[in-house]
Amino acid sequence: MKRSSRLSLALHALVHLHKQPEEAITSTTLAQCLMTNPVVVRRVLGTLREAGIVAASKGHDGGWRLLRPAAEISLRQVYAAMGESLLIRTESDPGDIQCGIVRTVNSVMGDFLADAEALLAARLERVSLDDIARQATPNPLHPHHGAHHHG
Amino acid sequence: MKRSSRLSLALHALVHLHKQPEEAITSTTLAQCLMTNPVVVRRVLGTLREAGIVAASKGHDGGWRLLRPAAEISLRQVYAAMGESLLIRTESDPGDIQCGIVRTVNSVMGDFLADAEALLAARLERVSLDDIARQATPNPLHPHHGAHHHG
DNA sequence: GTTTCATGTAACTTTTATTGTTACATTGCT
DNA sequence: AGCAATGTAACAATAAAAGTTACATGAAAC
Repeated sequence: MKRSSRLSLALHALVHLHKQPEEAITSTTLAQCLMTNPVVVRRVLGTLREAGIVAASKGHDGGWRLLRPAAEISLRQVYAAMGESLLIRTESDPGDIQCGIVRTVNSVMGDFLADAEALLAARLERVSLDDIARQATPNPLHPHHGAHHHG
Repeated sequence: MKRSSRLSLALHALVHLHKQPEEAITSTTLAQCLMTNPVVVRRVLGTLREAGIVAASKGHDGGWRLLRPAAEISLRQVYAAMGESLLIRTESDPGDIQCGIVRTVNSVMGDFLADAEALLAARLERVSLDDIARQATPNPLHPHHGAHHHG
């Protein structure tokens, strides 16, 4: 896996969990689907566990399960849980504070990014895990790939 | 400078150019203001030159100038010129294509990010370089830091 | 109770992207 | 000619993310 955000990974894993609600799925199995390492899976799902989205059980037949129905899990919750920003963090250089222009640019950029972040979150709220899962089921070979419903 | 996006750097430089329209400013001078290297400045302003936003002149009294009035330079233009995305690029792993879920997740994420990108661009369109410069001028020591006009 | 299978987590290595730096060719002005 | 600037290539340093190894912990099966 190269440089893809943990958010996609989390969503992918969650859809798998949703599609197989009968039994818990192990990190190793998920890692094969996601083409990554079991430890990476645990890291990602671990943060989702802290957010109350999934639960892990140890021992025999242990593994991961969803804690809530997929229709009640919004992408926003997953997004928030991951603590990730879809936006690039444009750190302000500490040495520049002497220059008023830097402060202004940083301030404008910061305000803008905060606004944008809220906007993105509002949009993510409208998509649920179930929405994604339903898109994945019907035609796995001919995805529409256009105009979905999140606009 | 650590890990800040080239966009902030570009804006900072542009404001400086705007505030000193009389004479061209050299990469070295700008580098001191931006606390970075002259070559980095050239790299950043070079892309803005290709976009027709600034011009560089060589030789004596050479340096950088704005090509258009600051009121006609929108942050969107700068943003587009930099070819940067404010959004994190969540690359889809090439090996995952066999799994329908990955395709769906990637598709949903891709659509979402494209939408979001357009949304951000639309907002950036409404802020001009002059807007930023005017905010920087009046009170360099007591920036309001809240509720600006870009919402 | 011991074995087995799973998570939880720490520590380290590898990889990738960005930035910083050096060096030098090119161009324009005096 | 000579200076002063950009333009650009090549390389080093830095930082962030992901991959990996190793092992402790806990729960179920035998």
